[in-house]
Amino acid sequence: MTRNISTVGSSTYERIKKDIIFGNLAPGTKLKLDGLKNRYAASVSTLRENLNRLASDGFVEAAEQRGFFVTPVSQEDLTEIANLRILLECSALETSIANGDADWEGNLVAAHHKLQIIETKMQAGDADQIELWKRYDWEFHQALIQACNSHNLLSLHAIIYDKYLRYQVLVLTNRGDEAVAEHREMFSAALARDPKTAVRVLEQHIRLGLEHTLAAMNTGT
Amino acid sequence: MTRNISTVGSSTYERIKKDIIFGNLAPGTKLKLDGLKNRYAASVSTLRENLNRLASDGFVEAAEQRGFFVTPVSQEDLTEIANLRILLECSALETSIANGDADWEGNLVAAHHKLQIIETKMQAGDADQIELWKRYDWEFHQALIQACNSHNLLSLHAIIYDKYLRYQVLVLTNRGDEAVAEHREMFSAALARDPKTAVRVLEQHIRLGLEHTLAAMNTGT
DNA sequence: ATATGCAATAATATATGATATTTTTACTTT
DNA sequence: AAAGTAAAAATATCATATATTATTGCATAT
Repeated sequence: MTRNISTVGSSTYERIKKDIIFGNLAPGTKLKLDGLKNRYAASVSTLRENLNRLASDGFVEAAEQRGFFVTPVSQEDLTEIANLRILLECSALETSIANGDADWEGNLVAAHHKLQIIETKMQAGDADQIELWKRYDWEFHQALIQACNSHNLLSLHAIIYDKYLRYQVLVLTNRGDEAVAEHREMFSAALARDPKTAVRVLEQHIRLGLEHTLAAMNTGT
Repeated sequence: MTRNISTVGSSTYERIKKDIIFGNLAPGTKLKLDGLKNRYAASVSTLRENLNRLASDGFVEAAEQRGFFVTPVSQEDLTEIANLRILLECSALETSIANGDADWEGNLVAAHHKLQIIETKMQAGDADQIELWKRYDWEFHQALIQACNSHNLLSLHAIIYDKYLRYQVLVLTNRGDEAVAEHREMFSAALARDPKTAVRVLEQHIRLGLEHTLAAMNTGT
């Protein structure tokens, strides 16, 4: 929600959140204050403040009188998250295509270009770029909907995207070529101001990703 | 998100939130820790925890190094909130009507009945029941979408509903008869398992409410 | 062995006071 | 009226203290 780069507390927030999304703090883990104190070099008060924020966002669960836990994962939860992402992102995409100006287009072209570069590398077998790929994927999807004219919608979407991302990281398998093609289709449709196609492809993009991840969760556990 | 009735801290959270929604803490107000300490009889640590949660929810704004403020209001923000409510609530309503079982129906009948009672009283001029009316309105709208099978969607909706409610309270004028009729229509359509009608009426219900509130904001300021 | 109950331990929730840093306010000078 | 500066207020962060609540381990009874 707020972009705080400076303050100590907010950087702790970002670090814990990142550790949850990228699985360094596994789902269900008990978050003992004492342990976190060492790990993040922050005081209990600061930690509790940030854990409360994360609890509001849904990355952490605050149990009555028993402290904090990393929010567990489940196939049902993932399905809910994916459906919410479809709902929010498709709606935003439609509006964004209708309203986007030259700035929006320029930003989108740049974002897609960067994503394409990294995707080409990964298709060539360069697998250790995942971290960077995730970032460019995010920037591309964000660029698409940036002109939707709703701060509220954008910030809800950002959180849902991150929750979805956690599941992707969890199973650590990518769909590869298919997804690359979908990105290109969305990109073209957006520039061509064809909301119908763009939204259709986006919905499929997420739905296929969901199925892919659900399948991977089944074999995994 | 979490339903904590017991703990001291969580009750503080609820109280501050309520004060913001019902205008006892006006939009834009600086929330000085020292002042809040007296008002809510809680320590700084506890207060900061809850202000952080409220900031995540969007009821409070956390300014870099300058403390907390009640989130300001604006016509643009209200429009965004209303559109989001339409998006979330209509989607949930459709699914809920498709999935609702006997429990869902029973609960819905009860909620509508209670709402009707209070609405009849208010139409007869009993204006000081507003607080109760708001509660029953919430319970009715919640009952409608309860069977949507998505905890994530329900909790997002709850927050958006509250943000919308703040604007309604802000202008303190109700649409009266019109809204009563819309409630009845939604209720019948839901029981008749007619999602199309239900969704259409709900969207109009919110859209008319938005226009009503926007108009009132114009004359007010 | 399994279950029950209780004491010991650990962890949380909350409060208080202390410090460094940053904002805001008030005052002085130009 | 504008600009600059000193004083006061407020925030962010931490360390520490206490009461309450959970958890664990062990002894006793079934």
